Amino acid sequence: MGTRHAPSISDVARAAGVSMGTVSNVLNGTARVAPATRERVEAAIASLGFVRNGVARSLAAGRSTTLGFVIIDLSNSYFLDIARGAEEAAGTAGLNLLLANSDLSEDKQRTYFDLFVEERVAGILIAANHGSTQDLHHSARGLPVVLVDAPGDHSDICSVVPDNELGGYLAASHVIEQGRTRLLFAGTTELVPVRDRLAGVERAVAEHPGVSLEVERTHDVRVEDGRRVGDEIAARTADLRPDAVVAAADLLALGVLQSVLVGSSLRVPQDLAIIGYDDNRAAWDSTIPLSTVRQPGEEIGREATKLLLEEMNAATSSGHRHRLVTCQPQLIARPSTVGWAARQAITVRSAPG
Amino acid sequence: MGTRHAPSISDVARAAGVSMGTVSNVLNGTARVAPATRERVEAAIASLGFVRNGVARSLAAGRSTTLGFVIIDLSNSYFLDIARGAEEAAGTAGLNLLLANSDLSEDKQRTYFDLFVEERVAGILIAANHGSTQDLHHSARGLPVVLVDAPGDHSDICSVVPDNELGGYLAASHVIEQGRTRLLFAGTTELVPVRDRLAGVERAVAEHPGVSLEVERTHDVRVEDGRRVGDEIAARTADLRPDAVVAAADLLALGVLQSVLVGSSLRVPQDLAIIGYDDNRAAWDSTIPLSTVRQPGEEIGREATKLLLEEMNAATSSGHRHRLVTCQPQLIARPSTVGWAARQAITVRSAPG
DNA sequence: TTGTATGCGTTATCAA
DNA sequence: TTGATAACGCATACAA
Repeated sequence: MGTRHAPSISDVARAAGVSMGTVSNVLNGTARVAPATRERVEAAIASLGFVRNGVARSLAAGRSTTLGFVIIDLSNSYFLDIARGAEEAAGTAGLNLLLANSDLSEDKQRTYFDLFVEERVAGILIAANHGSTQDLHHSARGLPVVLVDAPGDHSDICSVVPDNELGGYLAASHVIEQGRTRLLFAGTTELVPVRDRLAGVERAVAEHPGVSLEVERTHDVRVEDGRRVGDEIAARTADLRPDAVVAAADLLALGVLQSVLVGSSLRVPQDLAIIGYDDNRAAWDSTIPLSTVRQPGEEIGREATKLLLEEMNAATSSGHRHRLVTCQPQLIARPSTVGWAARQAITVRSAPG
Repeated sequence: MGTRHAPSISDVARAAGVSMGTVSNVLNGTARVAPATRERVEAAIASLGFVRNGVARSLAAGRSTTLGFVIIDLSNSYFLDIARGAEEAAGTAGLNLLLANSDLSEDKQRTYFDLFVEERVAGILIAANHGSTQDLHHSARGLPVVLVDAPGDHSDICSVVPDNELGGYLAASHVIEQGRTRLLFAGTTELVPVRDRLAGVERAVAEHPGVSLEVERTHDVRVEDGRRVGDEIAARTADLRPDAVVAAADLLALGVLQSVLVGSSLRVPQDLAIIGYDDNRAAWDSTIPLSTVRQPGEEIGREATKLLLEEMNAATSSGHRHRLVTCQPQLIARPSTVGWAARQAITVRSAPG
C-alpha cells in the first residue's frame, strides 16, 4: 500500500509554488533565477527527494549525456587502461562512460553496440574483433562512433591505434643497445599487431649490421607458448643460442623466463635478455621483473574520446573529417634486460601508481 | 546537408500504410497482427533503416530493460567474474547489463550510482567500499538494489557475499590433510574478509590437535608483502620454520613463493606448502602453480541478479524479503601444496575454460 | 525573472 | 485485427 509515485518536476513546481520551467531552470542552470526562488525550489527538491528522470530528459532534449564503450576483453589490462583514459576524457567533457563487456564474442559486440544505438547514447567507442567492425558505420545510424585499437576504413569512421611497428622497433633497439647481437623474436604471425611488431624489430635489426634475427613462430602468445620457446632455447648449444628474446607479448616473455630459469642454468639477463610487450599487469610480478613495451592505453582512450566529441559537435560546428590517430608505445626497461645492478632505480621508476 | 531525421515509428507507419499502434505491436509482439500487415511493416522498417528509440520506449513504458552494475575494481578478476555471472543471469531474463568502473573511488561510486538512478535502470548491482554503502537504500529512491561482496543491513537491502570463513577453513584443512602440522597464516588483519578467512583457518586448526598456527601480520596483501614474509621464513632455522603457509590472497602467496624459491634452498611443496586465496588470474602463471581457494565470483553475480529480479517483481507479485545470500568458495589443489607427482592431473583439472 | 505550452518517440488504452 | 489518442517527464521557445 501507499506505493507513492516518484516525484516529478511538476510535483516540485507545485510544492515550491513556481512553474515547471523555473524548476527546470534551477536544475540545469539554463536561465537566471532569483535567489529566493531558487532556494524555495531547492527546498522542495530536497523535501520531496526528487531525482530528475534522465530518460525523459534525454528524450526532451534530444541528446544524451552518456557515452557507451563496447570492450572486447576487460580481463586484459590494456583495454581497461583504454577505458580509464576514455572515462577521464569523458568526465572532462561532462559526460559519463558506461561499459559493456563483449568478452571476445562477436554476438555480444553486436548486441551491445545495437543497445547503445537504441538507447541513443551521445557516442560509441568500440574495441572489437576485426571483422565484426565492417558495417559499424551503417549500424550506427548516424551516431558518432570511434573504433579503438583497430584501424577502420577512415573514409567513414575514426579510429585510434597503437603504433606496433614502433613498439617492436623500440624493443629490439633497446636490447641491441645493451650489446645484444643475436636476437630471437617469438610470436604468432597470425595476428596483425604481432606482425607489425615484428616489422619494427626487423627495421631495428636492419639498421645494425652484425646483428642477426631469428623468428620463432608460436601458436599463440600465452605463457605456455613461451615455456615451449624457453625449453627449446635452453636445449640449444651455446653457439646456436640467441642472447636476447624479443617476445610479442608479456605472457609469452614470462613463459620464456620461467622455462629458462627453471630448466637451464642460463642467467637472465646476463646470458639471455628477455623483453616482452604490453606491460600487462598479469606479468608484472615475475621473479625477475620483465622489460616491456608499454601500450599507450590511456592515451588511446583519451584520443578516441576526443575524436568522438569532435564528431558529436560536427553537426553544429565546422565539418569533421574521419581519421586515424596513432599513439606511441613506450619502452620500460627492467632487470630482464638491463642487469641486476640497475634494478633498484628501475624498479622504482616502473612501479605502478 | 540533407541531415535527415532518424525515422520514427510514425514514419514507419506512414510508409507501411498502418497506424503507429500496429508498428509498435509488430516491434514488441504485444498483440496479434496479420501476417500480411506484419510483412509490410517489416519491409518499411528495413527500407527506412528504423531503429526504435529506447529512451522514448523506457519513458512511455515506465520501465527500462537494462541493469546497472557499479564495480569497485575491474582490474580484479574476481569482480570481473561477478560481472560475468550477473550478465549471464541478466541475459537469461532478457535484460542487458551495463558496467560502471568506480576504480576504488567513493566519489565515482556515488556518481555512477546516482547516474543509474537518474537513468531509471531496472535495477542496480553495486560492489563498493564499505562505508560508501550506508545510505544506498535511501539514494536508490525505490529502485531495486543489491549489494555485492559486502554484507548490508538486510532489513532494507539484499546482499550476496562469499563465505570467507569457510574458505579459510578449506585452505587450512587441505594442507593439514597433506600432513602439515606447523601452519603460518599471512595477511593483514585490517580487512574484514581476511579476518574471516583467518577465523576459518583457526577453526580447522582447532579441530586437529597437534597442529599449530602462527599468524604473521602483513601491511597489505600484495606481492611485495609476500616477499617479505618469504624472506623472513627463509631466514629461520629449520626447527622454527612452518611447513605450510596459508596466505590471505594469491598475490601474497606468490610473493612468498618467489622469495622462498629465489632466496633459499627450501623446496615447494616438499619443505614448504603454500596456498593462496582468490584464484586470481594475475597469479595463475607462477612457476609452481599455486593452490588456492576459488572465489565463487560468477555464482555471486548470478545470485545477486536473481535477488534483483525478485525485488523488481516484488511490487506486482507477492512481497519480497531482503536477505543475505552466502556463496561457497572452492578449494583448488595445485602443485604448491600437493607435490610434483600429482602435477599433471591437477594442472588439467584446474585449467581455465 | 517567471509562466505557458508544445513536442520528444514510444506504449497502452479504448474504440472501431 | 487495426486505428486514434492520451500519457510518460522533461526541455525549450515564447509570452508575459
